[in-house]
Amino acid sequence: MIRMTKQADYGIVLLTRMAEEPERQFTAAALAAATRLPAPTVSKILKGLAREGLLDSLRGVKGGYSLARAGAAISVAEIISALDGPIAITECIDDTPGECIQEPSCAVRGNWQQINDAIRLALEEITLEEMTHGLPQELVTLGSAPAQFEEAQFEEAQFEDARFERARPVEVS
Amino acid sequence: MIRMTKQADYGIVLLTRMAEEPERQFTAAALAAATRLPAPTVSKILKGLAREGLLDSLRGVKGGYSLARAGAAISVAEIISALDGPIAITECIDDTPGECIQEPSCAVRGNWQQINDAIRLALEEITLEEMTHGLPQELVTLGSAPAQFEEAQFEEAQFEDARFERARPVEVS
DNA sequence: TGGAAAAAGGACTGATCTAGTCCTATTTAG
DNA sequence: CTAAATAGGACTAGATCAGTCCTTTTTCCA
Repeated sequence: MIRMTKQADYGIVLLTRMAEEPERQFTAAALAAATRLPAPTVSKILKGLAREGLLDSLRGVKGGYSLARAGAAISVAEIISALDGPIAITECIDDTPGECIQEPSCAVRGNWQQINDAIRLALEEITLEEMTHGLPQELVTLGSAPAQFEEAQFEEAQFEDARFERARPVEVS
Repeated sequence: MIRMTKQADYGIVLLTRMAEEPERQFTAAALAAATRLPAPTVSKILKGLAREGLLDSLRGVKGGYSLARAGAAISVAEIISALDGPIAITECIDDTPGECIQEPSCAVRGNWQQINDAIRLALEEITLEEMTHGLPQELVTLGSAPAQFEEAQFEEAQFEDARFERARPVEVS
């Protein structure tokens, strides 16, 4: 299979959640609660997204993260690249020369480039905004989920939506 | 990055080599020599491709592997699926239910499906035949490569082409 | 009929990479 | 000055993959 790392998977989940309230500033803890992903991991991913310019960050007591751009201007390809490095199905594509002994005479290289471009283009065409348009009616029916809201004092609890209950592992074959 | 395993990478290299002589039957050792990939690994991959129906195999002294279909009828997607399992960028796509706790209410699932389909379609459109059309003029100039043909008694030596000198590692981000 | 050559199948190991945690430093509001 | 937040990086355990090796089965041929 072609596999994507969980970092990228989680990153897309987190950004999708943020894109639902594009103006809002989220703390790492609030996002972890909203998505039910492990807080340290969420923190790590948000750091990475901020470093790559997809998120704006504010330090200090009233700090947090917010989208650096509108959801329509962020592609899935960008998110994956930011967290997992450049989109390159083979190392010889990943412009690290010297890896492949026969690089100058590698006839397959052009083909890999083609395959890689096809995948990259497909991912570039999917925007974060489109990711938020998923089954909105489901959101309503989710109200019937187990009402375990004892952590309701949490600022984030009202946004707790089970849609992100557990981010699924990540493979693309 | 989105990463493909070396198995799939090597598999594509091997099949591309075979597609250049579609009628020929290759032994695992001959293909390993032609592509300069480690023989046991080549053997392992060929077994897998035969098991999945992409190759026909013959046992015995005059045995070997040959393409089960014309190169134009084999897509890159098929090869990857055969060696690495179904093309699924996330586990929840890989129809193994129960993995994702919130599966029935996962709004992101539909989006992953979309992303996955985009990648799968891109890979299905590339045929093995197209892979063989890579830079044929390069083949000629390769004659100037180091003429270390002391293993020329090997049946395969005449086909030894440096194009496959070393299959590059494999990542798709 | 026996030996050699080849595929089939599976067990095993070492290395790599990832997920996840944790600790410390820095920033900033109040 | 303190608390809450991000920034950065070190570290560990687990999973996965690449690669090797061994045994069995099949088949040609002398």
